[in-house]
This record gives sequence, C-alpha cells and structure tokens, in this order.
Amino acid sequence: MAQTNGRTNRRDIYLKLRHLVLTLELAPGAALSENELAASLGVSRTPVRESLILLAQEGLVQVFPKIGSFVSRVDPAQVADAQFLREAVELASLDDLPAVLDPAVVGELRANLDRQRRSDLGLEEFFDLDEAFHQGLMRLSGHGNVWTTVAAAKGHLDRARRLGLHENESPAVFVTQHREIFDAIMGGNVPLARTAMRTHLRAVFDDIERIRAHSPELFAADASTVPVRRNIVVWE
Amino acid sequence: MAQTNGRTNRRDIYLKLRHLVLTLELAPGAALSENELAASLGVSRTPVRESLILLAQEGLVQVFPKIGSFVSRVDPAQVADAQFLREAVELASLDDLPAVLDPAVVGELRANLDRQRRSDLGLEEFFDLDEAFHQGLMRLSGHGNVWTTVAAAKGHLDRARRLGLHENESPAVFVTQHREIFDAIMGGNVPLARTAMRTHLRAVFDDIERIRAHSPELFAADASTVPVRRNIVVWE
DNA sequence: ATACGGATGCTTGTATACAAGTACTTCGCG
DNA sequence: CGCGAAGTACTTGTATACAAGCATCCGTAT
Repeated sequence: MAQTNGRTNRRDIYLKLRHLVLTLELAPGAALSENELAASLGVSRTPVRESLILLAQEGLVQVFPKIGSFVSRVDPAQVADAQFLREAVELASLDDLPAVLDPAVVGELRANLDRQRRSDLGLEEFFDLDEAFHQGLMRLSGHGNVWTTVAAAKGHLDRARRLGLHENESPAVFVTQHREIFDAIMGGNVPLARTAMRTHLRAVFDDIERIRAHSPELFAADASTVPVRRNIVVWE
Repeated sequence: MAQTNGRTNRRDIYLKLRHLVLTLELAPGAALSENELAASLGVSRTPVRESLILLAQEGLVQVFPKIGSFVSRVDPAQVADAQFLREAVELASLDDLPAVLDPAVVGELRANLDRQRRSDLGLEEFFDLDEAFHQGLMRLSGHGNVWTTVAAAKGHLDRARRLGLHENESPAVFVTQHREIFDAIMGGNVPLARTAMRTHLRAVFDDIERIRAHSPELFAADASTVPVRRNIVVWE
C-alpha cells in the first residue's frame, strides 16, 4: 500500500515497529528516540524517522517537535471510533454477500476456523487468525481491500483487545462466535449473521472499561496527556 | 492527526500537495520530482520527500524507487472501495442519531445549506461545503472523528467526483439532495434519511463509468500501469 | 536505414551535518 | 538548607552529500 515496489529499509523498519507497537512489546507511553532506534536497528536516522512519521499518521505514535516521540497511549475515543467503523463496514459487507460464494475463500475460512479450534492455540496465533478471518469475510463480498483501511484505523482498538486478552483467560468464546458467524453465512441467513457479528464485535469492545480500570497508565487521559521524557544520564 | 503540535514545513507542504492532487491541479499520472518540488517550494528535499511518503500511504501518489514519483491515476477499484466505505459509515451514523440533536451542529448545517443554495456557488466552494456538510452529519451522532478516516480513504473518489462535476453542469441536484437528507433527519424520519443518503451517494458514484469513457488517460488500467518518466533534455 | 551499446543525467534511498529548542541537572548564592 | 539561573545533553526539523539504478539519447557499426 505505502510502497508499490521494492524492499527498502524504511518498509522493513516500518513494519517491524508497527508490529512492536500493536503487540504491546513497545508499551503505550514509551519514549522512542530516532537516534536510539537507528543505532539498535543498524541504520541511519532517515528510514527510522520516515517510519515514525508514517506511524504518527496512523495515530500509533506521537511526535512532539524538539521534545520527543512516544508510543501513543491507548485513546478510548479512538477505540470507540474504530469500533464504530469496523462494525459499520463489516455489517454492510454482510449485506453485500453474493448468491454463490467464492469456494476458494470459503475453503480458507474453514481452514482458518479449524486452526482456531486447536487446543494449543497461542495468543499471537489467535490474533493473526482473527485478522485473516475478518478480512476473509470481507473478501466474500468483494470488499477485501476495504479491510486495509479498517485495519489501518483500528490500531488503538487492537491494542485494547490485546490488553483484554492478556489478562483474560482464553479466546475460546471468540472462536465460538466466529463459528456462529460463519455458519450463519453458509446457511444463507444474513440477519442471523448480522446479529452474530454485532454480538461478537461488541463483546470485544465491552471489556475496555474494565481493562482501563486495571491499567490506567496505558490509556490517554481526558485532556491531551503531556509526555515525559526519560531521565538524562549525564555522568558516564 | 499526523502531527500533534507545531507548524513545520513538512506539514505545510503535505497539505499543499494534497490539495493540489485532490483538486486535480496536479493531474493523475503527472510525474513529480522531489528535487523540482523542493526547488519550486524553496525548501530542501527532506520535507518534500516526507510529504510524498505520506501521500503515497494514502494512495494519492506512487513512488517507484530509483525511477520516479507520480500522481496516482484514478483507480476505479479504489473509488468503489471508498464508495462502499463511506456509504456503510454514513448510513450507520444515521442509525446512531440521538433523540435530541446538538443545536450548535444543527445551526452549522443549516448555515451550510444556505450557502450551498447561493446562485453564485463556485465548484471549489461547493466541494468545501459538501465536505463540511457530511462531516457535520457524522458529528450529529458523535462520530465526527471517524470522518477523518473516511476522508483519508476517499481521495480517489473525490478526484472522480471532481472530474464528473467539471464536465457536468452544476452541483444543484446534489444541493437538493443534501436538503432532503437534512429535512428527513430534522423530521426524525431515519428510514427516509437513509434512503435519501443512499440515493445521494450513489448518484455521485454512477457517473464514473461515463467519465472514464471520456478521459481514460486519467484512470488506471486494469493491470498495474507502468509509469512513464518524462523526457530528459540533455543539451541546454 | 537499422540495430546495438556506451555515456549521461535523471531518479529515489540512505547517511550525515547542522540548526533550533526543550528539560533536566547542577552549581552558586542568599 | 532552599531557591534560582546557567549549563548541558538530548530531542526533532532541515539541509546536504553520496550511493545505486534505470531510462533515454547519441554515436557507431553493420
């Protein structure tokens, strides 16, 4: 999307940093330094800086000129916005399902669901499968590329979900809901699919306030939070 | 969104270039040069280049490493994607309208519609008012910020609309449709508002094939179009 | 006349140097 | 001991230099 052709350091670093932010390996609120990142990644500031600019446009990073760059704290307002967006898009996608479904995509979805049901499913595996599952549903109605836009907009929502599942037990309930959505689609019951989809998406969303009470420091305050530069060591 | 604070050359240039692309003053397919843009804007390559990277992520510009940068040709697939996205979001927003509407936003919308009805309405004025009108509708249901995401994704759609209105007579029919949507909302008739909104959005969309037949060189081919670098003048 | 090949000037990617500004530290003074 | 002010090290923004590669042009040979 961003780059049409060719592998560049910028693209690699952008994807790597984005993954680190979305998986919470780079914690919300963490201070980033173009120089430090460049040194640790073995490149110059240029590709790192350009990656941070892209992440800033996605809202995953905040850049304060002459002050510093920081991983964005999870903003409940942006979580709610992403929730509304994805719900609107995914429900509308269900209304656009064709009479006969693409058997290749259906096969992918079935295989995806099978892997979701494995007993040794790890959390990161689940998130990958979840992402592919929802994109697959969009592809069924020919709107697979719209998922790219939704995915780019739901960074805050994804991080909130990870916070919830980290302290939660297992994603088993979500796997069941995925199955219900899929079965409703295969049965040609669009209203049921819509209901199941809405229930599924809201189940994810409703945990957020509980998580916020548990880890308030990872969330943005009501007013725009002022970031704190990490301490500067003068000697040595 | 992209930048939290402070005015930088990059932000100014990014907004200026984005405006030039969306208004078709930079034609689809036009070759861009970081060096030329930097010289004509009186800055170095750095802010220009960083702006182009942002525009590339939005899909408005294509950057081919070691070859050149080009204003994206209007991609019918991306136009359709944006159409689906905005329709899904704006219709869902109507379903979320609160019982009592914010009088401040209602006043804005009314003033906006009055200006749309002026007889000397210019095309660029109309587009500005149209943008503000649709964002205002989203704000009525508390989803004003989601419009930012939609706006960022609909660059190809906006350019297609401008092509249509350039060769069309006047936006009068769209002004009427705006009025119908607004009246339905004020009357509390959500189903009517949904119908009017859908009609309105699709009226915009349905012109595209006609425009494409008229100006095919501004549209992307089915396969990924290979850009052509402009001629190089050696002597002189 | 035509085909082939090297030279040339453009392109973006990356690295680096300098500029402007912020916040912390630390030293000096009351 | 407390407080203030200057120093200092860090931050990002911008400009510039160099690297690598592609496309075109032009000359040459057939």
